[in-house]
This record gives sequence, C-alpha cells and structure tokens, in this order.
Amino acid sequence: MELSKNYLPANTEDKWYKHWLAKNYFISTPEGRPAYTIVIPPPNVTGVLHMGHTLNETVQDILIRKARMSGYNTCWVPGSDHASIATEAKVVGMLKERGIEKNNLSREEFLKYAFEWKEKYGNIIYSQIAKLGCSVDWNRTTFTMDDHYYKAVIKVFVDLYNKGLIYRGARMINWDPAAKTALSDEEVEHKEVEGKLYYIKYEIVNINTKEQPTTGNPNYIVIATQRPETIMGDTAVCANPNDERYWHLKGKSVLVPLINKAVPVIFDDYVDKNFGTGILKITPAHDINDYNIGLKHNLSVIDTLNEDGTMSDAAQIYIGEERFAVRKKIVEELRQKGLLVKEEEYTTRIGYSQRTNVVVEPKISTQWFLKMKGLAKPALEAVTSGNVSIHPGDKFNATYKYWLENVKDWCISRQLWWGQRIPAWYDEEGNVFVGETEEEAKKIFNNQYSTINIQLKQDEDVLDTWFSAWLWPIEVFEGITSPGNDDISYYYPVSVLVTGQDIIFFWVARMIMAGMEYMHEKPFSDVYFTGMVRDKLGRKMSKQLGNSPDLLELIKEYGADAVRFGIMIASPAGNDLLFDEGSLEQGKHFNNKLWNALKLIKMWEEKIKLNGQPAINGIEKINADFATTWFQNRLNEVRIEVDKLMKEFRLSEALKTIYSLIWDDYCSWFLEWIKPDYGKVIDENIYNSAVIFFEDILQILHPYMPFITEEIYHLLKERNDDIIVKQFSATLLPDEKILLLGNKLKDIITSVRDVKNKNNIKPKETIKLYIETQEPTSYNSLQQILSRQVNAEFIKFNTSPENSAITIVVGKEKIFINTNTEIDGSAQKEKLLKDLGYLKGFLNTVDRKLSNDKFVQNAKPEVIELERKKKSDAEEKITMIEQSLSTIN
RNA sequence: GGGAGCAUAGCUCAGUUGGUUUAGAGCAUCUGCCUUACAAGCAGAGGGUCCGCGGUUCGAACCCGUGUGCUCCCACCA
Repeated sequence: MELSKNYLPANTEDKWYKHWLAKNYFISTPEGRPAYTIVIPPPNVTGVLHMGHTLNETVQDILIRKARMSGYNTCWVPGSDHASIATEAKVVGMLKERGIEKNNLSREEFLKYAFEWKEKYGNIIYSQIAKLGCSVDWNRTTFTMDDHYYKAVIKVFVDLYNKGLIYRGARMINWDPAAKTALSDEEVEHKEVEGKLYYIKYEIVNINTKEQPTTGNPNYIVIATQRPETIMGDTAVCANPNDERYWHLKGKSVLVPLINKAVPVIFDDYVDKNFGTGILKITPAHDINDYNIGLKHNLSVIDTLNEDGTMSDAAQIYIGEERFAVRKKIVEELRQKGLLVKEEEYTTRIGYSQRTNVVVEPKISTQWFLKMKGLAKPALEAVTSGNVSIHPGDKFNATYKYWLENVKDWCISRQLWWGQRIPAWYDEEGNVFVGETEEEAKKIFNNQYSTINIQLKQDEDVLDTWFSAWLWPIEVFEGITSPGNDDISYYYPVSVLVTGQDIIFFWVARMIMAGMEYMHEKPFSDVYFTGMVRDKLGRKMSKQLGNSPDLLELIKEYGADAVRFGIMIASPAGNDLLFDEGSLEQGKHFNNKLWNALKLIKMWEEKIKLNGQPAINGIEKINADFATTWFQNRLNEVRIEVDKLMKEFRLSEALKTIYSLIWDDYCSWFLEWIKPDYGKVIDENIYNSAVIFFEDILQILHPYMPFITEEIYHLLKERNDDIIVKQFSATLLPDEKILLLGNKLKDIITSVRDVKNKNNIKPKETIKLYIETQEPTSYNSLQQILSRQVNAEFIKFNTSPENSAITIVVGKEKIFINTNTEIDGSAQKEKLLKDLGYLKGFLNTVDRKLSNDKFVQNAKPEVIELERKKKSDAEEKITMIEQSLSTIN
C-alpha cells in the first residue's frame, strides 16, 4: 500500500462521516444502558455557523464521543431555532432586495418566503455541523417551529395563562423602531456613549410682571435633558419638594418651548436637587421614571413617536421626520430662539436592540407578559442546591443568583409574523379568549356569552423566540405534547448543556424554569459555559472587522480535525478564546505527525512480511522490553489524567496531555527506542505492541480528532470494527517506579545529547560512557536503549574512564563521556558551575528551614523528613559536581 | 452606583485544601542538523521582581488586607 507523503483530510473526512451514518452509530433509542444526552443549542436559521458555534459544537462532539466510547447510549439532538426577530429582519431585507415590501404581503405569503429562507439556511447549518464531524442523531433533528413544537409552545402559553401567570396589559416596554416590535429587557444591550445634556428655557406662565423684580426670579426655568426631541411629549415639570429655589412655582405652569403648551409644575421626592438644574421635564410616554411619576400625579401620556421612530402627529412639529434628525433640528431651532442656555458633554448609557442595533425607545404599549417570580424560585434552588452545576461556577453562580432574585416580568409578545402566533382571540368589544385553537376560544366565548357563530379575531402577534427555546430539552423529546413518552422518560434530564455565557438569562435560566414547571425536574445536570471566540488581538469577531473566518474555508484548508484541534488547544476552560490560525496550523502538523508514524509502522510491517516468519537472521532483536513496559505505564498514567480532566470539563488541558503523549512519548521516545537499525527488520513482538499502542493513542484522541483516528485505525490493520465505537478498557494504575526509571533514562539521554550538541559532536559520532552509580542493576533494562540513543560504543559502570572525559551529573548519577574529538572543557565547566550555583542556593533555603527551631517543632514529620532528604540529595550532588570540576582544567 | 472575575516567560495558559516550586506547558525565539517516518521535521538551549505594598505563618505564586490595572454582568438619575 502506498501512503501519500502528507495526510490529506479532504477525501478521508467525507468517507468516514458517510460510513458512520451508514452504520447508524449516531442513532439512539431508549434501552438498558445509561443515557448520555446533549441537546444542541439550536443555531439561528439566520445564516451560517460562526466560530462561536464551531467551538460549541466541537466541545459537545468531544463529550458525546467520549461517552459513546465509555459505555453510554449517547444521544445528541441537533436542530435549529426560528429566531423570530432576527430571521424576520433578514427575510424582510431579502425581500426588499427583490423589490418586495413586507407591508404589501399577506401574513401567509410572508411566511411562505420565511420558510423558504429557513429551508435554505437550515440546511447550510446542518451541512456545516456534519462537515465538522459532529455525531448528532439526524433522525431527531428538531426545528422550533415544527408542528409538534409549535403546538407545545401554544399549549404552554395556554397553560400558563390558565394558571394566571400570563397577563396582557399596557406597560412601559422596550420598543425596537427598526423591527417595529416590543422587546424583552434582556434583548436590550446598554452601551456607554458620549452624549450631550441640553439646558433649555421653559417660560413661566401666569407670572405677575410686578412680582418679578421683588422676587428676583427670572420669568423662565432651565431644564436639562438628553432628549430635546421629546419635549413635545412633556406633560409637567418637576422639582424636589424640599428645593427652595422652586417654591415660588407652586401652582404655576410653564410653557413647553416650540409648541408653547402650558404644563404644570409639580413636586416629587424622586428629583435630585443636585443634578442638572434640579428641575426635570416629565415625559411619561418616553421614559420609565417619568411614566411612574406620571401615574402618581395623574398626568396624561403623549406619545410623540410613531412605531418606526419618526415623529407622530401628537408631536405637532417635524411630523414624520426621524427622531435623531429631529433632535438636531430642535436644538438648532432652540438655539435660534435663544431658548438653549448651554450644551454639556455627558456620558450616558443608551439601550440598543440586540438584534437590529438601533436605539431602543421606552414606550407604553399593550403586550403580553409572563410573571416570573414564582417560576424563578425553583430555578434558583436547582442551582444553589447543586442539583444543576455550572462550570465554571465561581464565575457564574453569583450572576445567575442575582438575576433570578431580581427578575422582572417577561414581555413575551412580538409584533412580528415569524413565530408562534399568540393563541388569544378577541370579540368585537375586545374581550379576550385564550385557547389552543380557535374552536376552543369560541367554546369559551360561548360558555360565557351563550352566543353562537360570533366572529373572533386572533391576536396578530407572535411569541418571543425564547418562549419556545426554553422548552428545548423537553420538547425535542416531545415531553410537552406527549408527556411520559419513552424518549422523555429515558433521556430527560439531559447530561450536559454546552453554551455561551451570553445567553445565561435568555436561555439557561429559563430552561431551568420550564424544566421545573413542566417536568418537576432539572433539564440538565451540568452547564458548561464556553468563552467567547475573539480574534488574536482580543477583539470580538464581526463582519465589519473582517476577522470572522468562514468555517467551510477553514475546513477546506486545514481539515476538520485540525480545525477542531486548533480551536480546542487554544480554549482554556471558562476563558475567552483568542482565535489564531496558527493553532490550526499546529493541528495540521499534528495530523501529519500521526500520518508519518503510520508510515513508519507500515514500513516495518512490510519488512516483516518480506522476511517471512518466524524470525530469521537479520531481524533486529533489541532489548526493548523496557520501552513497551514504560509506554504501557505512561499510557495508564495519561488515561487517568485525561479522564479526570474531561470529567472536570478541562478539555483543552486534556487535549494538551494527549498531544504530548502522542508526540513526545509515543513518537519521540517509544518509536525511537524500538526502531531497528537501518536495513534491519523489527522484532515482531515489538512491532505488535507498537501497533496496539498506536490503537490506544488513536482511541484516546478520537473524541477530539475523529476522522484521522478512524482512518489510521483502519489503515493499521484490516478490521471490521470502527474506532468510533471502540470501548475504553478499564484504566490501570501506572507503576510509579517504572515511570521514574523512564524519566531517568530520558534525562540521561537528553543530557548526553546536550553535551554532544555543545561540543559539536555529530549525533552519528560514537562516544564511550562511564556511569558512576549506586544502582548499576537498574541499568540492565535501560542499557541497550541508552547506548543506541546516544550512539555509545559501550557503557561501563563504576569504572574510571581511560582518559580525560566530559563529566556531567544527572540526578544522582555521574556520567563520564569519552569522545574521539578534541573537546573544549569550558562549556562543560560553565554548565557545572551553573548547576552548582543553583544547588548551593537551593541547599541554602533548605538549611535555613532545618536550622529554624520553629520549623522543626511545627512542621509535619513527613515534611521535615522531605526537607532532610532534599538536603542530603543536594549535598551529594554538590560533592559530585565539585569533584568533577576539580578534574576539568 | 451594585456585583463578579482576572493579573505567573514575548503570547496563551497550568500550578487542586500553603511544604522536592529559587515555579511548569504549548506557541514564539535562539543554536546545530536536509540523520531512510516526519524540514508540516529532528536534537538541544535560553527566557520569570509569580502586578505593587503590608500582614498571617516555621514556611506564601497560593491565605488575609490594601493599592493599581484590565475584563464582564446588572441598575430608571434627567
């Protein structure tokens, strides 16, 4: 078999993904084994997967594959989210490009376009998930507007309504003038911006001109505002009742500039005497505080904005013009009329719509709300009790707790078409009837009014996307629409939720609420928050910066395994990930390393076959027992380590450990130790263990790099099984003595090579080794490997070298190296002096401790013992080095 | 304004109840090698005031206090 020079992922990846699908490895049905279940955070059907998704899906696939290989019945449910506001905005934009206005379409026509969009982008997303190698159960693919899912959302709405938790009413909500819909508080992102505070004159009316000179008060007041375009909505001005400066205005009115409307001066404790001018304009329609003061003082509400953020008829001036353009014009007009006293720079926080990125308007609007207090309580307990554990908990437990303790009612209605339509029907008088269907609503109406055949009109609005997403871990198994079915009983609660920390409130907290409310059980046991993916300069990824790479392009260039490797190796648990293509490059190199190891093994195999069996002359019989024993133990050690790390969700560290096992321990040490001389044939037993170890390391690596591991697993041997389902055997404890011996061997090899390197002795050039040791027998199993690795003619123990030799000290072993070339002792001397300096300093710190009476009295006996050993070891080494130095001129 | 987290090598990070830690890894850097698996490589090496200050302790990267600097979340002061 001819293997290509380098590993070529393109052909391999599709081949194995198809194979896995054909073998139904991803498909799960309830059975006897324990389940390990993950529900994918459904990506929005708005576009393609970005790097954040890539990280998330990779993490989930690693966990799923590891569980699949560890005896679990694994089920990973894929799907997508209809993302009502985001998708509707995209579809509206797409239609506009085609010259179609949403307003000119019927609801049904629009939905047809939206479903076409969903079909297109949903499939792109699914194909990307497959390309990445994700082992999801495609039979379970769920979309949040699938028929059953739609019904589940409606059912839950009706249920919560009947429980009195959902109500409809006029409240101050966040209005998105671009999407022309209400938003929840969570959908508003506050950003700090440089704004201006405008000081505006309001003329006082009913002022007695004679009064003026005596009081010394001017005939106007000055009010500071950031939003001069809202003055037309003013219905009062307000000062603090304790503020003497404004007492003379009790019972008076002032004129709103430009429209000259008289509004009363009122007094309320809310006003801070020390801020601005101490007097505040009250615009109940456009500010939550003003609204509350308005309620208290019975003020009217004048909404001066249209739905799209232009001035309404009620504004009287600049009607139909855009709010921020009007701000400029009003400031200009005020200035010209001498009503603008001053402008001040002012930093403030402005709310932006998370989806459309426009400034959100506080607006009084009739919407549907969900009462949250009662739902929050069990959700909070689930986390504080440890029933659900969040990783990393130190970062997010407090945030979670704070939000739930201070949660406000959730505005769940959206003025959109793309989503689950609110199951509420109205009669001509506006009475509302809530039922899962129109028939049901009519029945309720009939029961109430005993009138038949009345025409009811359904609410035009749809529900917030998150009102469907919060049911995800339940309804993907149809736990709402078909309670108690086999799937939901078997898979719920799912094992772990892997998601971004940015949706802790939007989604995670609400899923826990829904789980507690509808299943009386947590939806998942663990929540693992991944960090945000940023570019290597730490900036957020965005289209504008052009730093958001295309996943398919990356896979094309590096292969899916390398992408997975690159993103995981750079992804410290709980921290943001600084994405750098360099780490993908590293992944590609790693692929190649594995590939080359395979080539070496195959070369050995070929020679064994050519020479036939059993062993004949020319077969290299190396004493490599130690190599196999050592690697077996090292493997055991790593297995335990990796299991522990993965259990703690420290996936990046686990990968680093595996990487080092493969590159350093297997390739650099083990394979070199057993490698026969050029032209010689490897011993078959040794070869066989090399193959078995290769299988073992592939298996450990498989969750991270599924394609190449499957490929090499099959190239290694003809076989019928697949690595994807190869079960991990029980881990064995490593023998510490063997590991220590291995370290000693590696240390000596490295040190001797260093000597050769520093003295310009070519690796091929032979040397003679004399080792002074207290344990010569420990070298029995190491000797042959050692001499081959450093190219020694011979090794003698506890014998003096023939002539002047280079001396090094490794651990407690003193090694003399005889070479054929003339050597310069100065480099060696330098090294020894450096070591000596270190050791003396070290000894000094140990001595200080041991000569401290308090230490000896207070420290634990084993610690003191340890320090004594440190001391004697250091002294021993110092003596050896000093001896060596005395022989160097 | 309230809360959380972080600060260790040029970069990204480990350092698990304070004691083989005068501190480790990967990447980057430097030196020498085109050695028959691998130059996408091999063999080596260098590199740190553990953010500053104070305290607790026989002993601190680790615990406490304080200062500084980042990051994030929440909040209605015009």
